[in-house]
Amino acid sequence: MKQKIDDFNWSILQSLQKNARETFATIGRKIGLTPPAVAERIKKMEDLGVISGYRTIVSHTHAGYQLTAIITLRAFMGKLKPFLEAVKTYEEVVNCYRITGDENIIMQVVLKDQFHLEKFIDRLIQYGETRTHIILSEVVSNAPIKKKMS
Amino acid sequence: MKQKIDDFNWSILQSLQKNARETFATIGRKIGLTPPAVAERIKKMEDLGVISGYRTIVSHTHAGYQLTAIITLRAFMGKLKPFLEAVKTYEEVVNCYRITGDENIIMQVVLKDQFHLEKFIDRLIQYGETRTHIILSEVVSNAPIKKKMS
DNA sequence: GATGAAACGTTGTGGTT
DNA sequence: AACCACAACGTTTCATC
Repeated sequence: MKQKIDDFNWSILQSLQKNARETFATIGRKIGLTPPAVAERIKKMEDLGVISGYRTIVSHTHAGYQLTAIITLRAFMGKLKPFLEAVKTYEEVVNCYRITGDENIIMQVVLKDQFHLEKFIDRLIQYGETRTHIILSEVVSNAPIKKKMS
Repeated sequence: MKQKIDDFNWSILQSLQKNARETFATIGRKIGLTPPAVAERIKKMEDLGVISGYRTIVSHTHAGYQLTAIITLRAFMGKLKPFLEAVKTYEEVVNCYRITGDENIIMQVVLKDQFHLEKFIDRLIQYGETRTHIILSEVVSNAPIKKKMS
């Protein structure tokens, strides 16, 4: 941890994680600070990198992506670097992580249908062996980070 | 897809996915609509479930969580249902999905350190066999959903 | 951090196509 | 049904303390 987050800032983060569009004024009313004080604290957390962005969650299915999958990749020798460049251009990939273990890469992808999934996997096979898991349901989705007890 | 998203709404979603705090006025200027028109379209997409929320991304490391891990769970017989209840109470779990394949569950967890990870895995072993992958780096993180070509 | 004022954004009404 | 115009209200953003 680069810097301590105080209780006011944790309250602000709690509000903003639940609803990123909450106004400075509303947050200020909840925690007992004036709007400029809230604005300044948020600005500082953005500058420090504590807050790295504000995202809108769009329903995959409403957007026409009927399928969400987790795909792991075990890259062939010399194929990891090329893959890491290519993956940034894949519009289907919403999250991609390098991980420890015999599979190097895990990614979450959104797809129109099974045919789309098949074509997507075909694009991956040049980089390594893949394993695919279809997501059946979201049990926990983007849960807010809590203040850690220490 | 329950309903067609037109080009104006795709532009709005594009803006809001990049920055959920963008104002109706700013979005309107970019796409050539008045603020009330933008507000009404966003309200309707919220009501239809196209937009399911607005989240602030908080840096795990700045929040004191030095470790992020992907853990898969292969639930013991009769232990999946109890786990699905328990997981909602685990503050470490930021995402959890039911998936196809011999592992039933995949989750993303944030942890203070290796000791915290060890204690967390201990809490899981009553429900099934686990496999843990430490996240080394985020290659793609919360990429916006694009209009699908059809 | 607070206050106060000016600039800006939001939200409701009414009217147009 | 979707949009615009306008006005009242709330919010943000400065300055200053």
